[in-house]
Amino acid sequence: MSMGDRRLDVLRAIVEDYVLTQEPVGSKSLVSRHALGVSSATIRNDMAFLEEEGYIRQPHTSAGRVPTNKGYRLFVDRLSKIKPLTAAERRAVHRFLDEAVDLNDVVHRTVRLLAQLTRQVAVVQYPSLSRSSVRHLELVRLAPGRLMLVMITDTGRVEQRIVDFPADVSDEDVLTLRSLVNDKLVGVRLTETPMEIQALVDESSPQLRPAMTTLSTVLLETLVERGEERIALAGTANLTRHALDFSGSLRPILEALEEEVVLLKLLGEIDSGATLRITIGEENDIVGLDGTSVVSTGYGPAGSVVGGLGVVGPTRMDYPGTIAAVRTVARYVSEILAQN
Amino acid sequence: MSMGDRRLDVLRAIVEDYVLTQEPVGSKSLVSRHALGVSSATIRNDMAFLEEEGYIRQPHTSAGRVPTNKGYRLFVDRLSKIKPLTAAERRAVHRFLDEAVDLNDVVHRTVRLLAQLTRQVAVVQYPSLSRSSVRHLELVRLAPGRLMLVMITDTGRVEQRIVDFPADVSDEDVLTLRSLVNDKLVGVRLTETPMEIQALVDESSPQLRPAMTTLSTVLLETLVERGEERIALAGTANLTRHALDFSGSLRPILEALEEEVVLLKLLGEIDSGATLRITIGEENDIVGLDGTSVVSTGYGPAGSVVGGLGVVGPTRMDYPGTIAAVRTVARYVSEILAQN
DNA sequence: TCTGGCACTCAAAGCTGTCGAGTGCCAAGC
DNA sequence: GCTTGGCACTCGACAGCTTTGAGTGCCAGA
Repeated sequence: MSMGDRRLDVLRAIVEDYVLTQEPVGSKSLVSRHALGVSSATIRNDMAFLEEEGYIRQPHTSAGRVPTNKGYRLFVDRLSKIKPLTAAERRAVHRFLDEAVDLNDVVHRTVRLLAQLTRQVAVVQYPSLSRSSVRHLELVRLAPGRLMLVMITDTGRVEQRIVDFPADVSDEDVLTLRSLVNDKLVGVRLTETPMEIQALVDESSPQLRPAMTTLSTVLLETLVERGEERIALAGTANLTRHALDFSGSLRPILEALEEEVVLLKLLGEIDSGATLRITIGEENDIVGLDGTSVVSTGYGPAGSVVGGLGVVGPTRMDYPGTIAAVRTVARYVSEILAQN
Repeated sequence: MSMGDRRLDVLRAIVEDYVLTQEPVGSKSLVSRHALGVSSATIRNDMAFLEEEGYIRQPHTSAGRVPTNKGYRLFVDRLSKIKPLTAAERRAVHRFLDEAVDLNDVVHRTVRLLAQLTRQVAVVQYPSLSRSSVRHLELVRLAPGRLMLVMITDTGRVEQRIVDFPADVSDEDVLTLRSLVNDKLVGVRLTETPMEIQALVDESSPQLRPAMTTLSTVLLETLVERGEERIALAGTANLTRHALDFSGSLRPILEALEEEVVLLKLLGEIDSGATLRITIGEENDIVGLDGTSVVSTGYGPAGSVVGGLGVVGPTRMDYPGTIAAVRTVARYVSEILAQN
């Protein structure tokens, strides 16, 4: 006996009903809500089969069936129908994001929008420095021997860092340093700056050498080693909607969401491109985050990928709706970034 | 019959026990845990009095007593004994904050530290722009007719904004604009920039007038109107420790904590100075945040106040411990800011 | 003013029985 | 050979009941 079409239909119906009602679904109610064309007894047989194959399970005898992670996986891979955003929703996306005035604003608005659309927790990574290149470096003198280094990237990020020099640096030297580093580094991918920075030190005049050495150390630290990824988060209040799904306690989830490293891992490897990624339950192997699914994708101007964004929710989530929202928002954010 | 010393002792004991055990405290257990020198019957009389005066109440007949907000108020105002941080905790504060490399880092570390020390939700406001003055303004050309304006304040904040000009601006003009705005605005309190900005426009040469007008609009918008306050938050997971206190649902609290405006209101008016503020229950009149108390204070270098920081928790919180933590952290952050 | 004693109250916890949604299995039907 | 209606069975949820025990208020006596 094999997996016929009807059985797939049954699985789809189970997932859809369960996501909607949050209650185990039984054979009778399934028949009454979906035009499956067969009786509940037949459905029961199908359900027995699906259970044997590991797609659904019974929380306890004499309860309805609930999809397993394997069941959700099959659902998202083969069964779910695309559920595009309504026109009103799409208009809202555009209107809301169009008002953004700078990168911070874009990210901030995006994450809130995503949380609102999906009624779940939204996560947006700022454009990754490793995916950006230098657009401008600025040195501002704060005090004798102390400068502030400001870096602007092509993705719109602005990073700053205080640099303490062993000896004072004259205004003139500041100007020289600035033009030297700008000449050398502007347009360079951040991942490729280390050798350029080394060259800067090597080529600098004996007089400027000490200052340039200090500066280069900080440049390396800030731009490369520190791997400064930033993340915005919104919609944690939505977790309470599904408190029951999380075996009662939100603690582990809230804790995980406060860890930048965990969030980055959740969003997944940027390198996997602009494709949409879905992890279900333990597929993300983060303790405390079994029981959650993640729908994420990359975004970036003109087909490139500079960062990730996504949604975190209970495994029992409305996958088609979430997928549509994530995809639409990512696309539009990419467009906006392309304009800048 | 009046409020004698013993009755105050009884109230103090009730608050302390309740905070510790999270359960209504009865006369017997009170006598057994504290050396009050009288019998439980006497305590019962005292409790009856305290209840009549509104300091404590019974959740239901035949249950122990629980402090009311009025009771907590009396406790924090007159009864609580200072409970300084342990030496180890103080060392941890210093060590952890000393490693910060810039303002973002300071704020980030502070908020996490505070959350960890108090095991509650911590909130830290970035130095308020309205309390800062301009240290440097930078104009960077991104594209024809499009500049990025970067502002650095004396408090270490760096704000940026994209400016679109109707016509292109030559490199030379960019330099002129930059020195004009810097000459006029550096050192000026942000609250006082509007007239200076107006003067800039009035005094500018006919040739530069259009560009300067555009620039001044954005300056006004960014620096003044937008009132760009930033806030860092940490420790939301700690809310789950007290889920029961919040009538079961964390929703309203999580929602409130996502609203910047609400957080700012919670931290209180900066103008009230560096004194420690405590609001108990409905004293902060924010819907959904009755049931929470806030301990907050201002911070800033050299006795000034540039921002606020604090802790949000259930009314039934360890006030003495929280107060000590907030005060210590605020002091040390202020010191660090003074160094920069 | 304090104390011990006593009757009273009531939430929490445990126990029982009923209800009903859901199941598996089977013999009959298409 | 799949599908179907029927039937006995299971078991969580719920409501109602009792018991338990911590806690109270009041009172008479020290």
